[in-house]
Amino acid sequence: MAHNRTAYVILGMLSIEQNKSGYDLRKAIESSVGTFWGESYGQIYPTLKRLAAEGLIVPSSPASQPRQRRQEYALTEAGRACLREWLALPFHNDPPRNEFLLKLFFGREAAPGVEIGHIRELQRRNRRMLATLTALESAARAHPSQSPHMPFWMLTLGLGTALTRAAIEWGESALKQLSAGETAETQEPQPGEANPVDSHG
Amino acid sequence: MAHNRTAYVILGMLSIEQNKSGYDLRKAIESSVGTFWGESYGQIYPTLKRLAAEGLIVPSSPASQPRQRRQEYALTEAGRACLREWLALPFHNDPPRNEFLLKLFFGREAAPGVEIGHIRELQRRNRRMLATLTALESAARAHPSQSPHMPFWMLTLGLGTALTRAAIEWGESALKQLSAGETAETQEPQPGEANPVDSHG
DNA sequence: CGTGGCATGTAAACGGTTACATGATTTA
DNA sequence: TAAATCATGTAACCGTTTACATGCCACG
Repeated sequence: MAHNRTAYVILGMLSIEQNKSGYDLRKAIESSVGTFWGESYGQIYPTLKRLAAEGLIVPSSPASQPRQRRQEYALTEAGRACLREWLALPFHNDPPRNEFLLKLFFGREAAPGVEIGHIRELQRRNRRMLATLTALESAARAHPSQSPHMPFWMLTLGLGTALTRAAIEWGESALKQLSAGETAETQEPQPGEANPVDSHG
Repeated sequence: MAHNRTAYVILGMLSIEQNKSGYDLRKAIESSVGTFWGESYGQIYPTLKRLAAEGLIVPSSPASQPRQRRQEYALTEAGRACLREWLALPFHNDPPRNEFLLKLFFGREAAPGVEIGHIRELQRRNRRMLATLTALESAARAHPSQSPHMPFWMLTLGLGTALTRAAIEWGESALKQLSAGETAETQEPQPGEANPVDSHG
């Protein structure tokens, strides 16, 4: 009765829209929760089998006779109950692993310019992320479906944009600090005092 | 020549302070990069052996004769070079997996109050995190060592606090929205229009 | 008819955590 | 001398990714 989290993404996705194949599910996951959750086929297909064996989902419609052509699944009541149960359980953050921050932490050991490069790269990724998120947000606002899912979806988008914006702001200030520090270091040993954090115009 | 990331945390930690045992390393990791990186003994001890076999670190001092008593290690020049190389490589964010957001995304299926509970729990964790980070920050400012590591360490702290603060702000507004939505839902079907996002005091 | 994309699946490897076993040292 | 904790290590397991194999189908 213990399930890995892949099982719950699948149940959740099927709770939103029935009759999806493994292929569909992967696409759906990627395009909806893709910014904060990922799944691979190697995880999805075996899990589908298991969920079906346990009766939490059932094979539905086009299991067309030829040896192999898209098998769709639908959520059963047992599956829905299982999903609800899991939703009510306290969430669990998996052990933190931020390679960017790790490299920044050891920045003293890096060649000059390396960390600045990393931060610039982070800025690029975050700006792309922000573009993605705001695109989703405005798309949602554009044709305002009255889907009961919307409030929750907008909240997830909201946290995403808030975090990304905060990271970008930090990046700007960090770049200023590091550039200042680097030129100062190569020019003069040290003045009596330094307080580089106050102009972020 | 391929290393897992555990190897680099170890090299990094030894680049900051030599002569650490596996036990020391774990404590050091926990108390310095612990908020964004974790390691377990099961990963540390085998990696130490491997790094020593490859000459990136060397056993140093107290390998006292009795069968087993703390074995310390020190970084070699080869080890330092290896660390530098890795630092210069582009960082790689591992696949996103945020269980909180996943549960929030499927919130429509959850019993009433469940998501509010999750957000409150998130707020608790984030406030604790913020306390930890600001404590570290003020401790650093208190006795301002001129360690060349400090600028980088402060930057990592800065991103942590920025992200945490942003998350907390989001949480406050999210709680208001959800509470409003929930009471509205149980009282009247729907008014002509709703624009719940503009007062976040 | 051939190519490219749709679709399903599996085997192997990997990185990592957990739980456990063991003993040495400190302290009360 | 008993309890706590310092310290090292290993075996088993787990979830996940990667790479690969396969075959169907639509389109040019």
